[in-house]
Amino acid sequence: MDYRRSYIKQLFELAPGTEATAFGWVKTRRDSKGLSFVQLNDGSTFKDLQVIVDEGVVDPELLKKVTTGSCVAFNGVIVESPAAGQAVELKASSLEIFGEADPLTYPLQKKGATMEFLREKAHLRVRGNTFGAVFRVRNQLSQAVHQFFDKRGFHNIHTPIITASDCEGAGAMFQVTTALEHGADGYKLARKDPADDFFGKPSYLTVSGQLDAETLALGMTNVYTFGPTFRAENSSTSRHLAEFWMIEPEMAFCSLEGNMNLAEEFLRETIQHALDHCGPDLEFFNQRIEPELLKTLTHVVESGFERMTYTEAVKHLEASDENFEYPVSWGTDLQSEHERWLTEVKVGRPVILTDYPKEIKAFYMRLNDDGKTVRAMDVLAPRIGEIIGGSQREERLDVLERRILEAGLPIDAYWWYLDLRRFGSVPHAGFGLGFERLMMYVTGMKNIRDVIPYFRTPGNADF
RNA sequence: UGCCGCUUAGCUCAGUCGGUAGAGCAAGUGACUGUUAAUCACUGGGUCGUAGGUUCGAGUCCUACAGCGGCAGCCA
Repeated sequence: MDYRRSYIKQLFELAPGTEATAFGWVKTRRDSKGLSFVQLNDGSTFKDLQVIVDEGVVDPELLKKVTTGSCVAFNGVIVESPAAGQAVELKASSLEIFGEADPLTYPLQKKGATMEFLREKAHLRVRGNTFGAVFRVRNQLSQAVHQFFDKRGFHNIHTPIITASDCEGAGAMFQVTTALEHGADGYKLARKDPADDFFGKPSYLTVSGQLDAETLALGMTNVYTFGPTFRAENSSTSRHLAEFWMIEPEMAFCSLEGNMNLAEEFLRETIQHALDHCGPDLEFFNQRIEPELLKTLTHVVESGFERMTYTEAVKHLEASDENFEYPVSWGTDLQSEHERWLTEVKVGRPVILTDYPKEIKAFYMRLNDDGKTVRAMDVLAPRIGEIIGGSQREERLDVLERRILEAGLPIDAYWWYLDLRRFGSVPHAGFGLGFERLMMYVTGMKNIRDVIPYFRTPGNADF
């Protein structure tokens, strides 16, 4: 056995009459008088290979072991299919069983299961239509991300996953420590002083690579990170994970306008890549998961994003007849219901909001001349809400120092971040994009736990 | 973390007024010369989430806990 053999995807391309061997996992077997039909899939493509087993070709006792979930190989000949449903099929001449799957105990059945049930069987759900398609799209989108940035001369950089700077300010963090010992009677403090801990001070899993990415951008011009990110928020919603993958470009010599252009190009180009490379998978999502999917994806690729300032958005919201649960007024943060209304009702496509009040945004965002707003942007998309958050960064040392102090943050901890403004500072900008949010948008999947192989949420770290 | 909902067969769910449980699908067996979420017939399958409480009697009413889900906040 060797990895160099044909995938089922390739068998579909073979001319009728060609001898071939198909390896894969059985979706179903249907018996009829005189012949059996086996649906075989190896994850290489959405479509199953239909294998025809004429009566008497293989030992009936062996054929009985070809059940849903079993792993087998069929040797045979590719033939044109006499029935509708597939152009070609494999006419079997021999069968090898690699691993049986007892139908009495195999947890998955050939007919539909709920997403909630499949989450409990996350180690096996990839064998079904939905999750095979999800992870093929995930792969293609991941490739598209790197291609997108590579084409534009961005350098892929790897920022640390463990960080000792507790100054990132983007939500609750997971502490990394060797100061605790875990025994039968629970946790025990082995070292009391943080100075005695592994890194000599408190350390955490990263909540963002942005600050590190900024240091790389101020020297390599255009860079991006694409890696795991951790938030210890106790948030249990369909769009939050404790561990997720984030894409963070950072660009020197760049304003908020350039940042918006990149964000828009990014979404359009990666979605186009999925449309080009995941046709059958997206077709499936369109049929079974989200009926408007292909329409909206095509629409996004073809039309520009709407851009409006926070101030304009508040005016639109105040002028609408909608009965919002939370009132809107200038200076308050927009609620989910407001963001949804803007992108779904008011605009009907993705919208980029800019220039938020400084009080509701992070300290590092560049202060506008009005002294009240900052050069922030949020990209909102129908169905999923906020998909990108970014800003032009404050490059002026005195302004940045003032904003750190105003925010009540420990200015000493930012010595290296402030050094960027002391030595060779330049206007720069960047954004963060949750990869799983993009996945939700492209696949139409309703829950973020279903677009990552193994999800991490409060109370759940199985598999 | 707050609010709401759910928990009954392998899965998805019914279960009336409180009187010891039912369907579809799945699975097993058989039938059918081309099925494609195959079809048809038959068969087996249950400590009703856990622990208390009310009651002659609890799947059903009450309390607590657990798990899951939805929404909100936080954000990506």
